[in-house]
Amino acid sequence: MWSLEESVRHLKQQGAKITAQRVAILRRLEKRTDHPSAEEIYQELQEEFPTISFATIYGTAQLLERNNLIKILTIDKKRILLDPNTAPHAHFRCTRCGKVFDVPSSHETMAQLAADCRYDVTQVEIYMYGTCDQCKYWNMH
Amino acid sequence: MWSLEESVRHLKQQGAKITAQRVAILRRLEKRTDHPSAEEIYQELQEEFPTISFATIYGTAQLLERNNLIKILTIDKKRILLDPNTAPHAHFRCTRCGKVFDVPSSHETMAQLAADCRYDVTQVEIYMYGTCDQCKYWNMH
DNA sequence: GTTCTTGCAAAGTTTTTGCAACACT
DNA sequence: AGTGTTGCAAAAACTTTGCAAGAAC
Repeated sequence: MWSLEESVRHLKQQGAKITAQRVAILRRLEKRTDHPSAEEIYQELQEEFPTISFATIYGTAQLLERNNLIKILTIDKKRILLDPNTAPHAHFRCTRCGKVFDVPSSHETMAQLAADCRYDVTQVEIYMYGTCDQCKYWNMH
Repeated sequence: MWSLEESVRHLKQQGAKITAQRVAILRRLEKRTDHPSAEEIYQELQEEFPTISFATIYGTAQLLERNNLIKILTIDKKRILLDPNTAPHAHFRCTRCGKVFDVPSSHETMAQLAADCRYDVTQVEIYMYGTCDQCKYWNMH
């Protein structure tokens, strides 16, 4: 997982400008284990950046994805989710409450999937769906 | 892979009504190996059903998914795609041309992923991204 | 000074919803 | 007859775009 300094260095090296907005977004993503939507990032930055726009959030998300600093997940039909953890792992989404969880999945398994594919694979996403512990509990009681 | 008769029988048994529109959609999906979007189904049915609406397409897609007759893929960030093949397999999407291909992936591999997951998994989707043969060719020439 | 980025507003897309008319069983 | 479905239009939701003003280098 990258640190703020690393990511800034990387972006700078690619010719991107380091703006206060980008740093703020990076800071929000740094060391985070959940999977915020654009809306969530927008809300969280309201205090610090009352005028920040979705154009900036989405634009920055794409910049970060191009630079392999985040992944953009499509596990949710309604919106994209940002994942600051670019190390290989799977995801689970509860179809009842919508929460998304990381699922440790071996690097080898994911590499094998790519190797067994007859196309040139640059990215593998594993999405699993079902009911989370909490929702299972509510269902039973 | 289901046949039209099987799917109709199944839907009937679940209390769903068999309308001409539903049959037309099922017929379009039957024995199909690509992954049409709602828009594509809509266009293809224009001749047969000039007044069919997206409400019907989307509603039927959800009905079919609930009854395990299709899967709704989120491999494309912009739109959902319908997959009439509910047998376990992975998907590959070319990030250059956008085409989506089936990738044979062992039933065991996918079952293992679900088994290794600490949550109750009812569905596993594997999405891979990269460049397809044709686009690779154009890139080189 | 040049080039890139931001924020705004508007537009673009896809998907959903409410409801009266209609069709299936 | 009763209940579920359709089509329409409008709305909702998410994401992108154009562009002038501003910030980074």
